[in-house]
Amino acid sequence: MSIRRILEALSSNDYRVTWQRWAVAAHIALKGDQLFTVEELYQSLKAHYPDIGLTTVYRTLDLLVDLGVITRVHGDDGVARYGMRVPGVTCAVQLRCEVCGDTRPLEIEQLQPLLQAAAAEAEMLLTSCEVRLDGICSRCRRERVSLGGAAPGTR
Amino acid sequence: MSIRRILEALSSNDYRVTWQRWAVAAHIALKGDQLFTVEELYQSLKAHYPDIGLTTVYRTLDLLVDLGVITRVHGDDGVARYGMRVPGVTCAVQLRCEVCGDTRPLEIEQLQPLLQAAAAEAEMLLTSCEVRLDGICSRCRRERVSLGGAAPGTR
DNA sequence: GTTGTTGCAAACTGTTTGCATAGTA
DNA sequence: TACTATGCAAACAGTTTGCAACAAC
Repeated sequence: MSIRRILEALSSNDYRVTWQRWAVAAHIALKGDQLFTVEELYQSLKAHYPDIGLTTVYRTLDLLVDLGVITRVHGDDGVARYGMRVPGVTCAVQLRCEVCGDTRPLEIEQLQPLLQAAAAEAEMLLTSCEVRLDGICSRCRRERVSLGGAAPGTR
Repeated sequence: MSIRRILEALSSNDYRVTWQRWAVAAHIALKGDQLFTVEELYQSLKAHYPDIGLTTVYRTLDLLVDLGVITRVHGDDGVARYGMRVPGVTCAVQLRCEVCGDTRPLEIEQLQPLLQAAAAEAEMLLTSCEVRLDGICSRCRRERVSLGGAAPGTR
């Protein structure tokens, strides 16, 4: 269960487990694989713990993001959404140059929660994902291709 | 060249081409495939057109997003970033259930600019991309698998 | 007892809106 | 001319911060 993972992440990093943090952890776990806004979490928390403060929720979520147990994305509306980070699901991004064929892995921080949210919306429980980006790397662009289009600085 | 595409999108949709909109279009084109914040664009605009207003920049960008010529993403900081939408590059997302094998396409609005930004940061000129999401669809979950983990509503 | 944590209120930042003025088609 | 677009200032929403009171270890 995920609430334990959160609490362990806290205590094993020498953070104190207050009842507020416990409550936040519990309610995050309740959300399952669903993303939630701070306001949503705060409302559902306040229903059970009227004394909890909004600031604490913000701070706890920040902390958990730093600890790597949850992730943060910003939706179209610019509002932050959080969700449990599923450890099993990794989004492997492959960056491949279609000229020289050079392929290398790439880390995109925001990608996993975005895909996870999209999958959740389609009622799909995500287990793995794979992204392949094809393009032309800088070296090949310099060596072979004249860029075309607008050249910044040309005005 | 992209500035023409922007201006045509405006006039063909019965929007007036003011000098402000022209200026915004020109400076968007200058940014190339780079994402930019409103503030960045505004600063570079103000250098050439001191009389332009921040509100107008916001409104023009909103308009261009609606018209589909540029896209908006929100970075880690929650600040909106805009960029030309490259018409040739489409991000095909395939959603596949690994139990029943059912595969269907999925549209993820925010995905393209995100990948494009990541590619740009790696100095890669993106030409195409492909995303495959594997998971378990809702039907298969109901029929075969007992969910495991936290069941929302169980408390 | 010490040090980290909380909650309030106030500050902040990016974005949106109301309204009178100016400019386009 | 008719009606859209602009710019200012003020409102707004989400998030962050300072600080005194409090609680975990």
